[in-house]
Amino acid sequence: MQQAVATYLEQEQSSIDATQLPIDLRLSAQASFGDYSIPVMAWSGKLKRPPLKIAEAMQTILQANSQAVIQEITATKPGYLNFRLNRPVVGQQIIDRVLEAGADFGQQTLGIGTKVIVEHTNINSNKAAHVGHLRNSCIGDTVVRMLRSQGYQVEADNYIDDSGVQVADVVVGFEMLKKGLVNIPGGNEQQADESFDYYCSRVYTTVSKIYDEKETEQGQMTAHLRKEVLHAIEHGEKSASGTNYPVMAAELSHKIVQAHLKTMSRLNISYDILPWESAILHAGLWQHTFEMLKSRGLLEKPETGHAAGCWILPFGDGDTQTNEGDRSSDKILVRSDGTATYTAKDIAYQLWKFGLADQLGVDFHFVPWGIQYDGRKLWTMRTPHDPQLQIVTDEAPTTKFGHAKRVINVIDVRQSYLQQVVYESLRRLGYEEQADNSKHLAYEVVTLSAATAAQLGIDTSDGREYYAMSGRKGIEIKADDLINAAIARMQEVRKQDNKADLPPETATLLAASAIRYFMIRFNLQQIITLDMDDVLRPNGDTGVYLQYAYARANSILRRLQDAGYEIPARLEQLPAQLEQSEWDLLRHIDVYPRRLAEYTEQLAPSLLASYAYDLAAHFSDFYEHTPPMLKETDEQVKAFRAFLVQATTQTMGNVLRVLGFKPLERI
RNA sequence: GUACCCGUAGCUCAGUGGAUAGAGCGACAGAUUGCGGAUCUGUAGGCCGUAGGUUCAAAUCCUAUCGGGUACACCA
Repeated sequence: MQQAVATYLEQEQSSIDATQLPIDLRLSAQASFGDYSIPVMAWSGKLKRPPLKIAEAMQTILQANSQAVIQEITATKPGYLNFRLNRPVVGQQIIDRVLEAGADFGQQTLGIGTKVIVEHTNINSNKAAHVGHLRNSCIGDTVVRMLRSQGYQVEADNYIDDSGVQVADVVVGFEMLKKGLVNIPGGNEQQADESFDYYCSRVYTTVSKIYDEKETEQGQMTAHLRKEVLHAIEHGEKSASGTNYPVMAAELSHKIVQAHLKTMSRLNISYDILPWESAILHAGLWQHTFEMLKSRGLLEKPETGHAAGCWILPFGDGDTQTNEGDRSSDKILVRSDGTATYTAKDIAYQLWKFGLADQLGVDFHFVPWGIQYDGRKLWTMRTPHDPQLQIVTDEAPTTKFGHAKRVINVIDVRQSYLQQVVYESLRRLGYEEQADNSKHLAYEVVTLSAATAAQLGIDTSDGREYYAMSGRKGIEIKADDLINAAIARMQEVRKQDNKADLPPETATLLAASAIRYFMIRFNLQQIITLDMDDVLRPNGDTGVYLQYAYARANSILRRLQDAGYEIPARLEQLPAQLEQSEWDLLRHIDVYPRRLAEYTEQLAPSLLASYAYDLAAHFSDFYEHTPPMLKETDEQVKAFRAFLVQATTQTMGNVLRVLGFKPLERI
């Protein structure tokens, strides 16, 4: 093509440099134009010639040097150069390439040697996960898989915020229960059919409600207790009353984390390591970070004003008048009582991710937490003085975790400002490169549709289109409830068709596919309005549709085999004419590696979901518009289609695995 | 107040400056002598929030404006 451009410029005796003429090769907008097209309208101004004339001249030049893969070249208004490929020749190349690569079709080597940390899930360890957390973990896990497909060495971090206010609230709740100071709606004890995280959710919402009643005696007492608990947790001390709050908080967090991991495993989500906020505190990483920030003169401690007695990071232009009164974009890192805020600890954690904690002389020990459902070993952090280290036999080298080149934090968009504070802190500490390699992958929140909110008993009389969730207020759909509802829905569909129940494992995998797909199909800036009927739908643009298409393709191959048909060892030659649906499917298979690479680069799981849907739709189209292969009498056609279905199952299977589905060969 | 995000079919959403703006759901009408109907085909449905501008070309870029949301907490 570049040669042809040069020939053309010579022919026109133009002094223009060929590099100024963009060769924008793209798929044709319509099949009637061709397979690929290049618009040359942009060349018109530089060459001072009408675009159609340019296209026609290029057509003549290219035709003179045409290659076997190109069947036809045309020029059309207002100035497109169109190429129609020799479909049988190109189709054969595509199929050969896919089947030769097999499970590696789509895999790239670009990322080899680069370590990337993806932090996701990060649910406060004080309550059950809800559907908002699922958006986070589904995006995060898909990004992990996408990056791995490009060869990156990816570490999935599930950071546990076990020393913040939220955990303290539940500890407060248990303490008040023990003293008989509170009644929890639904029962003070954990119910027989209730998991621990659900129980804690009830305790948490009850305590939050009391805490909000600031004027009441109980409200003030709760606030006071919370402060005491928080302080005790941070410093690892028993309280004045003798209760060991740190141990209570740790036990609570561990049990909740187990529950979260179990929930996530139902969606095929696993992790490499659990970094604990408490470990960052107790190993002294925050203290060292704090000292470094102070010694570089980056912190201030105002004597007066709203932040009197706190250590703040100056950030912004001072106080501003807002609708809610005076606000300041300065960030408080250490509260007036000496405890660190979440952001403070997050700065320390971000340093650790890049291996910068080594320079501070802080080290962690890494020991196994357990083997996950998928066989992947999950590791956890321990501080150097942890007595349990003495009984550990399997310890990883300290360089196994952290020490990343790039860090991607999957966190909702409401925390953009705080993420900026973290990255800016790294920059001010002189870690420019690390700041540049820190990426906040921000996504919008999940809200509930009016219909779904009403089903939960929320007052929707104000007529709004959607309602925000709130874990504190208990306005939410819990993750496990959604998964259970999806499993039940898959079985209902079977019943409606008078078919036998699905094996439980199949129903679970279908439900997981439906939910994962729903959670990533929207672009990240879009608020998801979750509607129960919509998310559980088994047809149309859904994860179930993808699984169904994949199962059906596999079914065809099974039926061919059962009928005694042996697919030839080699695909000799394709039929002279391909059906449009066959060609569309082939072309879509062909672009998979490029699309996967592109979407990974953009960190855009929604685009990969869309690709997978289109692939399934093209297969369905092919399936519906070609006669059954079982009865095909033309051996050449039969062999080609058998190969085409094989290439489809291979590509579908590959993309479904990147999406975190377990592909179902039959449903 | 300042900053960021969203606004496209009745609903939920795609759309990377390029040819006639697409898909799913819903509505209506069809397809199973035939490999899995959780499928497919067709019909109806659009001043791409509004107004300017840049460009050969704008849903896409710029400016203004309207509507909705979020952040600027000693919560995270």
